[in-house]
Amino acid sequence: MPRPRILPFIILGVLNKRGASTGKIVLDEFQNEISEFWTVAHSQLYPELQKMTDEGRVSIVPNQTNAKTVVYEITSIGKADLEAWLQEPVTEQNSALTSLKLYFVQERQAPELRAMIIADVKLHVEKLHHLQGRFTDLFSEADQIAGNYGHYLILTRAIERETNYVAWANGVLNDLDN
Amino acid sequence: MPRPRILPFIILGVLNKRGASTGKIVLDEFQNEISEFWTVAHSQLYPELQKMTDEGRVSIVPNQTNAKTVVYEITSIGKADLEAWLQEPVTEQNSALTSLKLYFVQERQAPELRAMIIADVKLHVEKLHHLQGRFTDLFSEADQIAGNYGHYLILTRAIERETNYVAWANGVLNDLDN
DNA sequence: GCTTCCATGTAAGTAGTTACATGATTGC
DNA sequence: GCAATCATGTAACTACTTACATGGAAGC
Repeated sequence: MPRPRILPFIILGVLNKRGASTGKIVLDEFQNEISEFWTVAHSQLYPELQKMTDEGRVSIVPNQTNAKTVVYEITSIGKADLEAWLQEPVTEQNSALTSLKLYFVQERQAPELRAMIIADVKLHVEKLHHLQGRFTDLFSEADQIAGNYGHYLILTRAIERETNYVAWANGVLNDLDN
Repeated sequence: MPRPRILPFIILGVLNKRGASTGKIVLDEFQNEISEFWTVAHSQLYPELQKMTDEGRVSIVPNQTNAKTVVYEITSIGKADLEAWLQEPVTEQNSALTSLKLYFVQERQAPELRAMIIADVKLHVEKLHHLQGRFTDLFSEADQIAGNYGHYLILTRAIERETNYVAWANGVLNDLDN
């Protein structure tokens, strides 16, 4: 069983967001806007676009002005695929994708938005509790820190990061209510 | 030119930190302590340990008590490799490895610690400025947010995350001075 | 028209994942 | 001793990276 693919959905998301675009434009969107979460080499992108054309998820737009560039647009099949992907439930396995999915939600009123964030917050709260438990186990005595300072650092960092995330997400949820 | 390998160094780091260990113990360390930053499947770990044995970076400790488990320890060659890896300069390319490297620094007084954090903070500050610039470009007017709410969200999240990281790291640097 | 870029394409190699397999050990 | 578990091993497949290649476009 192959591992779940992500790249095709990101391509679909970009094409859906930007409308018909050349491969180069998609590539730039990767590099400029979502390189925090996802990167791709052009040598992976171009063949993927070809494959997705064969699959009917994108189509090539005839392009007279420039014989070299290829313009792609998302098809109705592709739109359905994208929509289904966005609505897959957030799990521990795929939680890292939430930021990426958020990026493709354009409307503040989108119904899936609240659910995605709530599910994600739940997971991060669980992780936070787990990390806090680890901290208590490992570093409740001051002298336990001395010989494991690096471990102490990354554990405090992880706790800080999760705390900050949860606070941010709760702020967003509050904002959505107004 | 192959891409830089990370797995062998993490294995070396774990063996250096924990002393002679079985493959399973190394695997557990991955899953329990650094799964935030790095994961590995056992099917990748065991062959790697064999390969590193051939390379002389780890050695097999004779084990009479259990014919099944294999105990490995880091060799002097492996220790030198690990030390060199930890001291490689932090760059934009490998900045994500800093947390991982920190984990393997055991002593608060370790000379490389300050330098690693300072270099990393510098990169994160640059990234923060870049993100703030993007925000100004894209969302200085309130109505620009409405139709790109997902993008707005992940950009504010990224800014928040970098701000939080820089604050945390500066706190650590302060702490190191006392 | 010549050169320099640039968008796209291709190939080879490494990394990582899932699934399956094996033989020792442990619990009863 | 038998069953179940567990540490290790192997195989097949996909993802990703680097390097190299090509032919049109654009600048002069």
